[in-house]
Amino acid sequence: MEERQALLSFAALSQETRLGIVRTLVVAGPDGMAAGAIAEAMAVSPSNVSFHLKELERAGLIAQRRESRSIVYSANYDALSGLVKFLMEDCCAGHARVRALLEQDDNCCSPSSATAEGGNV
Amino acid sequence: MEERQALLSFAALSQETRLGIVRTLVVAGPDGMAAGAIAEAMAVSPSNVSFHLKELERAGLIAQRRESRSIVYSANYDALSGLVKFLMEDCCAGHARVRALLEQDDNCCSPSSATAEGGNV
DNA sequence: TCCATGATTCAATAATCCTTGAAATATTGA
DNA sequence: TCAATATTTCAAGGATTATTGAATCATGGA
Repeated sequence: MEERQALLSFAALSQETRLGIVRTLVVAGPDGMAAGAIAEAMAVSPSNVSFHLKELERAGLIAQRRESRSIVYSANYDALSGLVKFLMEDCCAGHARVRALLEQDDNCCSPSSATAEGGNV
Repeated sequence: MEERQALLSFAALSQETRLGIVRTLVVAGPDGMAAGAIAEAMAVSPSNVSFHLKELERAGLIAQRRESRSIVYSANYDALSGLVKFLMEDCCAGHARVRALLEQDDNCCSPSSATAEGGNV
């Protein structure tokens, strides 16, 4: 993921309503949700949800498709995992310190490389 | 990490200069860098860097300490890994789809749980 | 104490973002 | 074609954020 894309994504996720939309769409799965349903779930006006959806799409975090009268939005899982990766690798420089802290209670990775590079905090 | 903290962190990282500062401080390590050195590295004015440093501190992403005449800033590795974790677990609902995509080229985790929960994309 | 250094705070301006409600667009069914 | 539904676009406002330069504060050395 390029920096420009990451900046847009961070900006998109820094707004309460938009973060809520992303969460809702991630849970909704690839089938997605119609704009109206999202507006209802978030308790915001149609025009307001439309504004935020456009912002999220501009950042590439969601995708839209028309389905009859509705416009259905769904999470872009590639973009989301790309952002996680950017945060870990580019932004945090794949830093041993961050990795180690992540592995502490994540216990998803082999613990061997955890404190190898620099445990001097 | 709480949502409020995550929102502040995303907002902090959504600005080019601030993202650059975080990157620089992560690379600099726990010893950190003086405000003036950061300003020089980022090529921005002292007052401007001060503004952005305060913003990053408000988000909890960096810490400051006085060292003689200088004020030295350093990355908060706990906060950074907390944000990565928030993005993966809270925001992306620890979703199988995101995990799977991360593991594809990360090959850091055991591949067993990758497509277990929902491989219907 | 006085001066130089390193940094922050302040005020003003410009730019961006969020919200609202009204108007416009696209789709479907009668 | 007409009306209803689903959504977007637009314009206006208020709020927040970014930048700049001048003024202020804190520290250390002469």
